[in-house]
Amino acid sequence: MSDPGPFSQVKPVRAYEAIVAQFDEAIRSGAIRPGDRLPSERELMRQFGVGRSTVREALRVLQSNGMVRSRPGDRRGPEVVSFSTELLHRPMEALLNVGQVTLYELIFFRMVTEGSLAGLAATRSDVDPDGVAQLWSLVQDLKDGAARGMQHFLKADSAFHEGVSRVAGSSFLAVQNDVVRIAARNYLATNMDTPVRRSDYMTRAIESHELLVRHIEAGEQHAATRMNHHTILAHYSVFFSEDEAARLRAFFLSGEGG
Amino acid sequence: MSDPGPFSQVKPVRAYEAIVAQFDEAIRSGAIRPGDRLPSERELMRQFGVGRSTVREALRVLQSNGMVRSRPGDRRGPEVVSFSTELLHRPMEALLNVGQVTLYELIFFRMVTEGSLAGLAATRSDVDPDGVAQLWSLVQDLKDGAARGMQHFLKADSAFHEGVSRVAGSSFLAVQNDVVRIAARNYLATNMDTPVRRSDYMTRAIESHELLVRHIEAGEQHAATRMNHHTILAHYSVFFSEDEAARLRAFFLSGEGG
DNA sequence: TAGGGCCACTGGTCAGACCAGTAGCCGAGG
DNA sequence: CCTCGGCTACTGGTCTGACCAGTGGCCCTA
Repeated sequence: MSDPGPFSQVKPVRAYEAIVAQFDEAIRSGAIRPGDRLPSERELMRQFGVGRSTVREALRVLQSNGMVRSRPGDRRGPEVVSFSTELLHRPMEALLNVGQVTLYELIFFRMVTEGSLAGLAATRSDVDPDGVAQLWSLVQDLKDGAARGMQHFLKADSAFHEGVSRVAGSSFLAVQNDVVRIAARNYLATNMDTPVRRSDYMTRAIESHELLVRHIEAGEQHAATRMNHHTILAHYSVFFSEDEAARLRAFFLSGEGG
Repeated sequence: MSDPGPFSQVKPVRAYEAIVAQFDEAIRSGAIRPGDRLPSERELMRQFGVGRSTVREALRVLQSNGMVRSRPGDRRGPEVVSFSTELLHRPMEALLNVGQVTLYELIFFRMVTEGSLAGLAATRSDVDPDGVAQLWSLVQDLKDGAARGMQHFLKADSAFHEGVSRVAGSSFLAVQNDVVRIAARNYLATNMDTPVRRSDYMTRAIESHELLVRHIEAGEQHAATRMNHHTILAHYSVFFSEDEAARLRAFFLSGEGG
C-alpha cells in the first residue's frame, strides 16, 4: 500500500528491556555518571515496581554492555563503570569468528584509522614534543623487547601504538583502531599458522616504527600516513591473495608519491 | 617483585558467565550456527546443572550481544541469530554515550571513515553499475524528500549514505560510520540550536551528493574522498571554532589538489 | 588510634509458581 | 485430499521467597 496510514508498527516491550532503556537514557543524559552507585537490587525492584529477577536480567544486559558492574556483598550497590574497550572486543571477535567480517575488512579499516592517527600525530608533533620524545623511548623499548622475545616485543608494540595515539590526541579513533588491531592479532593467533620468521618480523617492524617516528617528528602528515600503510601491508599481505593485496596497495598507496 | 612466580591471578567465575563462555566457544568453533535452535531454558538448566534464572541471565547476555533471540511461546527454543555488523551498533553507541566523545572527534572520525567509503565506492563503481544507478535514483529521492520537508529529506539522506556504503562493499566500515553519523546528528539535535536555513542546507547537500555520485561513477577515488570531506566540512564547520575548522581543513584538504 | 569482631546489608543462585504465547497435531468439513 | 479451527502441551516472561557467601562499616577493646 502506498499510504501506510497514521499508525506505526508496535512491538511488545519486555519489562527488563524497559528498565535498560531507562538506564540508557539516564547515562546518555548524564543523570548517572561513571563512578556513581546504583541503588541495591532490592531497592531497584521497589523503584521499578518489578520482581528482583527482572531487575537482575536488566542488570545483566547493562553489565554485558559494559555500563555497570557489581560485586557480591558490596553494600554500596552496583557501580556505573567508566568506558572500557572490552565493550567492543566481544562483538568484534564474534563477527570475525563467524566470518561476517573478514580479515581483509579488518585490515582495511585499520589502515584507514591507523594511517589517520599517524598523520594526525605528525600534525601535532610541534605542540607535543614530550609525546614525540616518548615515542623515541618506546622505540628503544621495542628493541629491548625484541631482544627478550616475541611476547615482550608485542607488549612493547602495543605500548608504541598507544604512544602514537596519545600524540594524535583522538581517543575515539584510537580506541576503534585498538580494538581492530587486537582482534586481527588474536584472529591470526588462533586461526592462521603461517610461519613468520619472528626475528625478521621484529627487525623490520622496528625499522618501520623508527621511520614512522621520524616522519611524525618532522611533522610530515602524508609521509607518516604512507609509512603506516607500508608497514601494515608489509606485515599482512602474506595473509591475503595477490588480488587482495593489490587492491589494498592501489587504494592506499596509489597516486601521490607512489 | 621482579619475578611474579609460577602462578597467575585468579578471579571467581559466576555460573552464568561460565555458561556464556561455553556458548561463545560453541559459536566460535561452529558447533552452533546461525539459524540453529537452542534447547529450551528448562532443558538448558538440566544440561548445565543450574537454576532456570541462572540460564536466563546467561541468555540475557547472549541476547544483548546479538547472538540469540527468543519469543514467548516458541516451542522450538531460543534461536541463534545470524551475526551481522549490526552487532557493533549497541556497543558503539554505548561507547559514545559513556565516553563523552566531543562533536569534533565524531566529525573527525566520520570524515576518516566516510571519506574512505566514498573513495572505496569509486574504486568499485565499474564492478557495480547497478549500485551506481541506484545512487542516481537515491539522489532523485533526495530531491523528492526535500520537497516534502526536512524529515523526509533526512530519511532519504540516510538511504543515500547506505547506498554509497553498499557500493563500497564494506559493511564493517559502514556500520562504524553509521553509528557516528547518527550520533552526530542526534548530538546536534539535542545540544545545539544554531538555526540553519533548512532549504539552503538541503539544496547544498543535494548538489554535493550529485557531485559525489559523479566522482563515484567516474571511478575517481581521491576526488570522491575530497568531495565527501568538503560536504561534511561545509555542513559542520559552523559548529566549530575557526581554529578547529582550520585544523580539519588542513588535515583533510591540504596538499594534493588543495 | 588501630585492629578485630560482628551485624546487617549486599549480590549470586535456586525452586517453584503462574500466565500469556505459540507450535504442531488431530479431526472435521468441504 | 486439503484446509481450517480447536486444543494441548510446551515455550518464554515474570514473580516470590529462600538461602548463602561476601562485604562495608560500626563499635568495642587494647
